[in-house]
Amino acid sequence: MVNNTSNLSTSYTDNILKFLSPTQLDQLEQKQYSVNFNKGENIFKQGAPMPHIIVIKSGLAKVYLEDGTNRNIILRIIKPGEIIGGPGFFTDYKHHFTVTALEDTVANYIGMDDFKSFLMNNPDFAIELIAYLNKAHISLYDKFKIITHKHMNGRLASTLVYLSDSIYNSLDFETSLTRQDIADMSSMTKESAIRILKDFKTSGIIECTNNHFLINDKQALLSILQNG
Amino acid sequence: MVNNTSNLSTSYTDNILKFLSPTQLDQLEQKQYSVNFNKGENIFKQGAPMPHIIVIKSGLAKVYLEDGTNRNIILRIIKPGEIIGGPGFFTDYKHHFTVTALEDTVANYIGMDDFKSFLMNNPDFAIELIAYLNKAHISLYDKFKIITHKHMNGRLASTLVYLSDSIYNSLDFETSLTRQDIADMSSMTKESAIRILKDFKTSGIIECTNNHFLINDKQALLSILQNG
DNA sequence: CTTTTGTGTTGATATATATCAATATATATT
DNA sequence: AATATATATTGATATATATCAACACAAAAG
Repeated sequence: MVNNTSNLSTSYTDNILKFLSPTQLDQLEQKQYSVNFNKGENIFKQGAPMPHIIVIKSGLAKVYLEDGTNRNIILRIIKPGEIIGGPGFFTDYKHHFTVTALEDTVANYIGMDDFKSFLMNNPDFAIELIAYLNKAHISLYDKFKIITHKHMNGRLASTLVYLSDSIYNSLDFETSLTRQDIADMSSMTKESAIRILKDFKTSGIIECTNNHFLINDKQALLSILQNG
Repeated sequence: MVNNTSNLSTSYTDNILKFLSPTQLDQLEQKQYSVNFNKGENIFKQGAPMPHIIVIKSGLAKVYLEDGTNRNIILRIIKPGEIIGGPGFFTDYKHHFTVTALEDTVANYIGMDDFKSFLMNNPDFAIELIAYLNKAHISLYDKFKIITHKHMNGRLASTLVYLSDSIYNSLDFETSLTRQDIADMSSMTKESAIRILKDFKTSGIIECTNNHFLINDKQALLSILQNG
């Protein structure tokens, strides 16, 4: 028997740039530049070359896998302060997922060469990056378990707990995610997601109208996640 | 539209220890020790502390996630030469998957402190490790796409291609994997796996009796992977 | 050599989930 | 305000897949 309480999409990092030396942070300040994205715009596309590491300064974005079908797999939501590199660095230097702004978003760009030099010259930073990658890896394993062995109710409960705990930090939140997005986070169709939201509503576990969500009975959600 | 031809479980690495300096390799030689495992024995268990990095010297092993149900998720098969660390290092120093010998297997143990000192003193090795972790990450993304958006035929085809291409390097192989293992690699029940194997057999795509597999029409498998 | 135990196989059935189609509601545009 | 467009909702139906049960076969144990 094994631990089994993790979320479908855990927020697995704060900004690891805090592990840079003061000199490196100075260097970063001078060289990075920022770009504004409107709601709905792609910040970068899966398959495209990856000449930069990006840090979200404000706004909110979704990270998802495209696989040629019309359905996407949303891996996680990124909040301000988070770095987005992706597994492309030191491998093929391509993006392996697409990132789209859910709200108006400001992103800072860090050149790949700068980033690499930080790594080479600062072993502690390298170790923190490895730790960061490993945490991302662990959260993927958790997602795997939930997606392959949990039914829809459990998967949707997991998404709601993730949004509440890791993104909005409240039981009561307005979201810019569509029902389709919530479905893409939970590996189901939007019709199924809507039906389950309705069930949760009827049972009194949550309230939701349009973009407003209120979790009345978090314990019930956790129990559905656990058993469903 | 995005690339979509990857395997369900890609072998994503050769031994990254070759990037150690000669001195470090010497040091490693002297300090590492090896252990024999019989077929069926656990090499390590998910949740257990991780005081060592392990390298498989001979034999074959399966890496899988346990999630409290009686079904497992086989992530990949490990061949001789491959390192097994797992995402525990620099995080919680626990194993996040279980590894079990499929055949009699010899494993070498490398102390965590030694491994860490290699990293701190050899930036190139650190970068190779990051590359290795990223490749593992990419292969997990691929597995995600297949599991969430492919039907059973495609998932089983993917497993067969993986075994042929990445593990046995032949269209014709004897395997120590059970039908249950093949099912666990393909995210389905063993009954479903058996039925699909039978379908593939009837269509002339493969031959299989007991532990012997022969892929007659690899193109057909690839096409099922792509479209099914 | 027989018994036991694990693995493989097949069929019948139940269930979870997707698909399709119709309608409602909200958001954007003119 | 009126129209167009995207998103949300609901119901009916089809389909993929799991579950259950029975049996066959092979490997291991006595």
